[in-house]
Amino acid sequence: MNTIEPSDRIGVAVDVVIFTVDDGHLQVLLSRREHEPFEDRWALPGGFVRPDESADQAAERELTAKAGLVGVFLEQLYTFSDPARDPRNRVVSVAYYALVSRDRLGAQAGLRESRWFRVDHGAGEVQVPELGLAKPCLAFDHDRILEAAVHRIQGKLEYVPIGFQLLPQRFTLTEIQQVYEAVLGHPIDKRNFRSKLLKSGQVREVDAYRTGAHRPARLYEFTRRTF
Amino acid sequence: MNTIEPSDRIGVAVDVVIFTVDDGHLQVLLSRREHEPFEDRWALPGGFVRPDESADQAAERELTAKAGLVGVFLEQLYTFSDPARDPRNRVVSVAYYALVSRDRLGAQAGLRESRWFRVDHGAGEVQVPELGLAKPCLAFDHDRILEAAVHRIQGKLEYVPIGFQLLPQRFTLTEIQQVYEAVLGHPIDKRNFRSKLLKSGQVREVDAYRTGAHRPARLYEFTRRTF
DNA sequence: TCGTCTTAGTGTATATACAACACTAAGCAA
DNA sequence: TTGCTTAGTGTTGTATATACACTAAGACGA
Repeated sequence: MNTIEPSDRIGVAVDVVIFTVDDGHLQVLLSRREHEPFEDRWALPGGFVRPDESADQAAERELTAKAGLVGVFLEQLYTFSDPARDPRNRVVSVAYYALVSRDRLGAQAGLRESRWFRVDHGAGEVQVPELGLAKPCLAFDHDRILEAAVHRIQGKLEYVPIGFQLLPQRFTLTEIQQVYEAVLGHPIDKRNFRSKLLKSGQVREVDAYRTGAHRPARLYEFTRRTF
Repeated sequence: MNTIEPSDRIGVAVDVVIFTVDDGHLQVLLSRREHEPFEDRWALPGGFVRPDESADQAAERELTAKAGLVGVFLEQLYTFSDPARDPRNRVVSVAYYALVSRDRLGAQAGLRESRWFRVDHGAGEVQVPELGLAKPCLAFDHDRILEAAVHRIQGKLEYVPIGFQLLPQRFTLTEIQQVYEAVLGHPIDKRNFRSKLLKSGQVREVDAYRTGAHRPARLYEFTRRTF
């Protein structure tokens, strides 16, 4: 225990659950595996931690490499370490989750074989239907990781202002309500939601309106903008 | 990225923040390091994850080896992965925290060079005074880990019934209030605390009293006993 | 230009949770 | 029996959460 034996060394990887909300639904970015094990199966973007970087840095690097994203909200989720989670080598995975707004997703999200999947979460279990297809089983233990990530953001949304990470800088109150409904998976009363949000001071109205097909909606922005 | 290179392998360790409440104070078990680096400095109990075990299992093993504890509350906290956190080798540490009641601590807690330290947490920073001695700087990044652990249990205590883990099976309402006060670091109103706890249904009264120097106090037990 | 459609926007009443606060009860010991 | 110490108990005001329905504004087509 005093010195590190070669047998004590283990592969350390990061896997990143990248969430966005689009079309009124929580969505997750998955990429298709190009190699064994689990070749051709869908998996969370991830990769090994390099000798000279922290897991946080590795997760940021993955975010840029796999989704072209820089400076988005990123937090550590949990570390998965079952010795059998990778059928070939011992790999411990430090899982992260990221929140991105649609407007930050350019063409870059089409990198490699990756795409967005809706996350359907009725009451407990998490499903990822691809336009009505049956729930795909993800590679490794990534179903568990995804489930843990959904559970985390649901719990966190209720008392930490992270919903803004899933929206452009300016948004309407209806848009942010739809984010909450998509993440939590249940409808919310419009008047209560608005009065509570405004009273909390998290949000500030701006002198602009979202114009479109119907009555224009006032725009708001997050008060403490994460820089 | 397809295969694991030797350079991708990293030492993976667990460190366990073992808490108890005694004498009205939150206490943490530290052990004195017997080897370099940080020889003779106080540190959290910990060790390397073996090739055939999960980090959870390694943390349980540490708990038994260093403190003689079996079957106590144990949860993963966070993974610390700064490349420079160990000055000699690259080691990633998966930190855990454990909650133990005094009555589970027998002579075993005197194993090796280890002892309990009070955790003083005014408003933010965490100090570990040894009977009035200046705050010892722990080895590695263990000050940060301890701070994160205190923050976690404070947050969790407010909405998850984990306080019972720090008490014997039967306890008085004054005892559990003292646990809350020790963890949160501030006094709590007796009547409000009692009525809220009883209304929550977490606790059930027992037909027994703690007898002692003064008026006997009714004993209670946790409703959903973790088996 | 008028009517219809769709989304935006607003207030009140009720129930529940939280916070502040002080005295009596029971046992022990001198 | 008196004094000391800890156990035990309710009410009131305030804040917060919930349930609930109509009017306002613009777009579009007849």
